[in-house]
Amino acid sequence: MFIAAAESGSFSAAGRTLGKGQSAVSTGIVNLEVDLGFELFDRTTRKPQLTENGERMLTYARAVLMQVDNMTTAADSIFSGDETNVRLMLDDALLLPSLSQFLIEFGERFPATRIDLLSGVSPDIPGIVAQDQADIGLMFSGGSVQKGVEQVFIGNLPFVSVCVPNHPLTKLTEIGANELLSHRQLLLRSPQGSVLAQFPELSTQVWHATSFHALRELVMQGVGWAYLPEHLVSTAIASGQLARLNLRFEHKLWSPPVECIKLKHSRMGPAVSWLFDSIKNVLS
Amino acid sequence: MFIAAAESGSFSAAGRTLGKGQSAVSTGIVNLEVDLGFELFDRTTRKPQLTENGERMLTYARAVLMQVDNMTTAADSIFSGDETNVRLMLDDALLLPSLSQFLIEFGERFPATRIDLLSGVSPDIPGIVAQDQADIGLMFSGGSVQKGVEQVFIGNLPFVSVCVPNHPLTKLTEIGANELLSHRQLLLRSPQGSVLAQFPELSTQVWHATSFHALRELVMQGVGWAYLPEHLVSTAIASGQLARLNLRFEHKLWSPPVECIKLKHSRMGPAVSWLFDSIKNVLS
DNA sequence: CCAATCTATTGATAAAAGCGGTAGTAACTA
DNA sequence: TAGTTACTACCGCTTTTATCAATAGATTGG
Repeated sequence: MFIAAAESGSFSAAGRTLGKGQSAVSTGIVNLEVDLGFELFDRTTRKPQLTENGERMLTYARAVLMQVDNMTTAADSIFSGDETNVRLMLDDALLLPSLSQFLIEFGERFPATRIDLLSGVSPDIPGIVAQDQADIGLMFSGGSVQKGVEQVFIGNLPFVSVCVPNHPLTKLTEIGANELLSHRQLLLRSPQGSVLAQFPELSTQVWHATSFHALRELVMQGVGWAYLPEHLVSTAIASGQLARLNLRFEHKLWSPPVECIKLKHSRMGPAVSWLFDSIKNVLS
Repeated sequence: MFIAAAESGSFSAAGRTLGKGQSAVSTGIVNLEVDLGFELFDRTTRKPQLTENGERMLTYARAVLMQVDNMTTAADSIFSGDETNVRLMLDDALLLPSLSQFLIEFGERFPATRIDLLSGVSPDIPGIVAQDQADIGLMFSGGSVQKGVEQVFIGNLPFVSVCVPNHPLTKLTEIGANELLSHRQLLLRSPQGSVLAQFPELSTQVWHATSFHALRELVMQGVGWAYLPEHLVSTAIASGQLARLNLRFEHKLWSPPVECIKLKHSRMGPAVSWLFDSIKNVLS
């Protein structure tokens, strides 16, 4: 009532918006003033005017109402069966800006559902999902197909080849396999040591790291060149910290397929369903 | 009731702490559960056990209650006549860590009172306070005494002379006035251009800046040496970014007196009174 | 000066909150 | 195993609160 009266500027109007009579608002405000010990409105004018103290209390009242609102929306969310939390496991390289946007939207749609974001390398993810340690997996497609896991192809993640701007390779106008051979390539591998089939070696000198972020740091230090997801290096390229290589041969290879997975036959709650469907659009 | 029941683990105990009967708590919780649409407590055991959903709602309920608590404490504060805001003007160099502590304590004692922190140079402050544009002033004592303003001496702020570690002055074991003469001194002056009496020139080459922070930056860039408040340079000295000069002569000069001022005969509310009294201890 | 639109107040009424008591049940104790 | 204790749910009754409709007085704008 206090907030409605302050916003409409009149007790009668507040009553109308609240579906109550004018007298209810009037007595309500008076009672609140008695409780607080000071006047909220100045009644000397036709329309009640917030006093300075009323102005101060209004912000507190709004804060209370906002918390109550949070509570009821959370209750609605719980009532409609939203999960307590959703466990999303993804390859480090797939935390795209568009995915973050989906997660923000998720937070608004499912205010009472927490997200656990697990990161790892692609080959590990199907196993984690199969063991029900994550609800959804997002990863680069590997050769193997895990049993009991449902896979959905959602697109290709564009990769680019990069090195530091003063690297010898940047001097060439066109680069073929021969040129690459003689310069150090930085390549991803799994923490267990296995090399990933999606990312073939093209140089005689290959160093490995277990995350794309680590690879990017090494490239930026001038250690070598690498194929990296475009979104991880686009700002560095724009600011001149990295340079893109002009490759001659087939590019399609370097937009590896990405897929989204979940446990087959699992009963999905509304939150997991929404997230699973949304993630399908993360590359489009 | 929900929170009390969750914390005590029993509806009866909750009723006792709330000064209500057991039946009131029981029906209250049931009504809440009906409103929310799901059960908060599992009643199969002797003592009601929070369900998972109840656990989730409890955090929201606590948040609501906390906001209500904020509102009522603010109301109490307003009721007991606390000011809407307190305007504290101080010399940039006097924002000491101990002052920040007092301000934090102020925020707890007077939750509904805002603080406006105005910064300026010492000579301007008496005028601002005299014109009632600030409630309290904290500054280095100047020669002139402003009419209608009450001054309280509260202590001396220790100053030290500093320069960069590789400065020629650091090579000397003891420095007298003659040595200082030939090196550039960085000195404070007011924005209006007047030199401040408290900080005398000791070198033939003097550059000025209008804030101690600017002076410190210049010293750290190796522009010259300066007398600066100890608390502004103590961490830089400890980390080796600045070096302290070993002066031979009188040091007392370099702990300028600090005073706290307010308008004479002004009716002070509880917040201004408390802050004025607290600030007196800022240098002890 | 009038019409419209406020607010405060009053008496009546419906809704709610709460109390005391009771019955049924789970956990503990001897 | 039986008795005791402490707990919850439910019921009827009472008190308190919330709200309304109606009314009187006040302010504003044309």
